[in-house]
Amino acid sequence: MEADIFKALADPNRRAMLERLAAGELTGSALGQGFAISQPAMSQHIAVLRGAGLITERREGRSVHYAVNPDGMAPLHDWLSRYQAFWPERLGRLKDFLKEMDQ
Amino acid sequence: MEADIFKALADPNRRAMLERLAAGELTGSALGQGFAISQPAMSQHIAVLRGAGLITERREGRSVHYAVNPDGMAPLHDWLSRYQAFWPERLGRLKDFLKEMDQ
DNA sequence: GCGACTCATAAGTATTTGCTTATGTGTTGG
DNA sequence: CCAACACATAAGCAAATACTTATGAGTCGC
Repeated sequence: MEADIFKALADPNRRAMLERLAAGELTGSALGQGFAISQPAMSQHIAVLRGAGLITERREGRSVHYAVNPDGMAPLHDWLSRYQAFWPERLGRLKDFLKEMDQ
Repeated sequence: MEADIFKALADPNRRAMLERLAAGELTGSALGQGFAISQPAMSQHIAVLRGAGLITERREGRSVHYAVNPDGMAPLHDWLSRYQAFWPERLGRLKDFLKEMDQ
């Protein structure tokens, strides 16, 4: 699962797609606007993002609305937090802050 | 650069290498222990991690000591922060906390 | 100096990945 | 109905990737 996320994010087109979705949900064809790849290629990228749990889909008639999955990046964040100890002081303090909030 | 980081982290062996380095710096041969791949393969993975700025190297005699680069993950963290708005409330508040600290 | 050691590089190969065109499945409007 | 639309799936292909063995380049102990 974690591996799926890293693999999904390794592709620049998929990251760009996520960024567009970050501005709000879009249908497949709307999302495809501005990308110089075919519709099937978009569909395949969407399948990868969905498989990684990064986006959700909502069927509406003959179109599908895609949106960023709020919890999708959580595993990535958790993974990244293991390296906070190496970050500069400023970011290191975040960890303590999180712990406080958990209590 | 950001792309290099995602690509570097897409490989499970490289992530495992980083995790081992997170416990402390290691020489190339020490890092290779426990991996079922050849020495050149390790060396190539190291080159990728170094190219992405995720690790640093320190020559000492005929061995090289590798360590996690403290600032290496910062671009990943910055990228991830763009999606904080989608995270659960608890994490969303982190953004505000960061802004406070910047003042 | 020489052989052993540590790591990097070269070259070749099998697998994976991202793309294409072609086609399938379901939906909508006339 | 049926033609246009929205998206998914199939199949094939070129490029990228991760690995291998062989070898190179520098360092150490004797």
